[in-house]
Amino acid sequence: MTSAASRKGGRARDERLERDIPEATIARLPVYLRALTALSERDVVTASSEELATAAGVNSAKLRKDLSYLGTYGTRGVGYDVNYLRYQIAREIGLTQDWSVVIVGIGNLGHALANYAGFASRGFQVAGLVDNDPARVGEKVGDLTISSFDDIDAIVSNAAVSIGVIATPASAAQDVCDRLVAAGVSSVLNFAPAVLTVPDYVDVRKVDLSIELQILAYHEQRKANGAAELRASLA
Amino acid sequence: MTSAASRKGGRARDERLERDIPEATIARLPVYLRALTALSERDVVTASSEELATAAGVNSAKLRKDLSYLGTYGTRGVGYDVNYLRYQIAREIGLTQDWSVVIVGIGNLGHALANYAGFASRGFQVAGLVDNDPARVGEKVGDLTISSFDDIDAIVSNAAVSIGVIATPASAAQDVCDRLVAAGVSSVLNFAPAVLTVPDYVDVRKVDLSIELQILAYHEQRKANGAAELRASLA
DNA sequence: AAGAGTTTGTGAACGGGAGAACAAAATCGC
DNA sequence: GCGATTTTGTTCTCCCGTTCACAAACTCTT
Ligand SMILES: NC(=O)c1ccc[n+]([C@@H]2O[C@H](COP(=O)([O-])OP(=O)(O)OC[C@H]3O[C@@H](n4cnc5c(N)ncnc54)[C@H](O)[C@@H]3O)[C@@H](O)[C@H]2O)c1
Ligand SMILES: NC(=O)c1ccc[n+]([C@@H]2O[C@H](COP(=O)([O-])OP(=O)(O)OC[C@H]3O[C@@H](n4cnc5c(N)ncnc54)[C@H](O)[C@@H]3O)[C@@H](O)[C@H]2O)c1
Repeated sequence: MTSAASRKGGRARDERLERDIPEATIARLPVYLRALTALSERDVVTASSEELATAAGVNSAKLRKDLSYLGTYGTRGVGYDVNYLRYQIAREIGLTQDWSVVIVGIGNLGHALANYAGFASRGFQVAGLVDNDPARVGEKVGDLTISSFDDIDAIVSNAAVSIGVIATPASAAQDVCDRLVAAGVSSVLNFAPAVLTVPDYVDVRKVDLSIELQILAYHEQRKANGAAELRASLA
Repeated sequence: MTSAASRKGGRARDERLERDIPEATIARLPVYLRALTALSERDVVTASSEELATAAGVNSAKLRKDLSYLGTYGTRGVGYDVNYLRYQIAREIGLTQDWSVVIVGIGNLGHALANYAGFASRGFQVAGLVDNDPARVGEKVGDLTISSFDDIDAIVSNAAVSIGVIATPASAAQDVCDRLVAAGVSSVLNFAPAVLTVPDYVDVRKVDLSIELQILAYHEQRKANGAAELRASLA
């Protein structure tokens, strides 16, 4: 990205906007944001990288390096101004604007998501709930009413939805995803245990409960084996 | 781990058991397993690394390397025997045995989890549902009845629970986690947006919806900026 | 039995991220 | 104003994971 610099009269940019930030850093920024919000609510004005890092559960060197990608928002010998840094991270992530979200598949999980207060509080507005089961259409969930899957295009364009959440069975996930993309959604959060294929410009993230459990199971098994071997070697 | 080899009479181990498998590989094994299960259900007997990789949404070289950590289960010129490989991966992850799970916090999300069929079908048995709200205790969810939080020790020891799932508000998460660990749980899956501190031997994994959304928002913003810059440069 | 064709398993090169360590920059005490 | 102290921003090194590329190993055909 050199467009700003290449534009006529573009002055040297000491701001670090649109420097490409490592994926790993981006994934941690929300954690920092949460820690900062917690500090702010306790009326803490300033925090050192050490304190922040502890609150976020990371190494302080890593935190400082992460923040350095955004700009130099700290003060040496002092630390970071909590509210200022919080704003800067929020701006970087794109949380100074609201994002509209549509949830597809209002079953067990979809209901929980639809009722989840943590969406709105972080700037994500649920603009629509969609299900293809005619028996479900019309049901009220919180403030919203479940719409037919056919209304998806209207919902996406009316509310400028850019993020779609898939909470349907795995068998329907790819179809649903295709429809979402066709409707104009360019980011997808997938709860179904399925591999989604999308065009390049679409981002997909998945949340997969059973993968997480299986990873834990692997480590449990190792611990159990280790303990068994230890007992055997002591015998 | 050299205990087996160092044990008296331990013969040379051509099996690759307890070779330490990279974390990144472990996280993908469940995906391969799912792909293999799908193939098996379609009565596919053999699959090449290329086919498997496509089904799992990864690069075939990566898949082969991942599988090579487990052993040499493929046949050159042919591919992998679907059922055989499936069994080997399941064994490696620890899915040849069942795992007992306790869910803490049966609110919106906890209900969805408790009703989730995907647990049992993958060898994870819900051994108990726990909530500290007296009004909730006694309520039936599926086959199970919600127990008081005080029963946690009994549940964990009776059912040999090793995995705890936290679905309480963030403010309660650390307390709940401490209680779980004290009761004997050594793996935790945390849905609450909170950083958990645990002893070394305890594994924690987190599922954080709002982090996922914020990561998507960041990329959405970048796409939007990119498009805006493109328009500006064309003007 | 040998050659052509496939596909695995892995060595090697590469890239990105983690952490240690330190110079630079700010504050504070006097 | 200046030295002591604190804490950031960044450089450097190391490690892990990804990908390429190819020899080895297997099947199939003739
Ligand atoms: N329930 C959980 O706790 C949980 C946990 C992890 C993952 N998941 C996954 O989330 C997904 C949903 O789980 P659930 O328990 O809510 O299932 P569910 O069966 O209760 O709900 C699925 C909903 O999707 C709707 N649906 C089906 N096909 C559709 C389509 N083509 N278009 C629109 N809507 C459609 C159904 O009508 C239903 O309402 C599944 O893929 C599941 O594996 C669920
Ligand atoms: N609902 C969602 O879709 C969703 C999505 C992502 C994350 N989360 C997170 O999951 C957690 C639960 O969300 P929810 O919507 O189900 O909330 P909820 O308020 O509906 O449920 C929380 C439950 O935990 C119980 N609880 C509170 N303190 C407890 C304690 N000390 N011991 C045992 N039980 C306790 C409450 O009685 C309640 O039943 C929250 O941290 C939330 O941020 C929820």
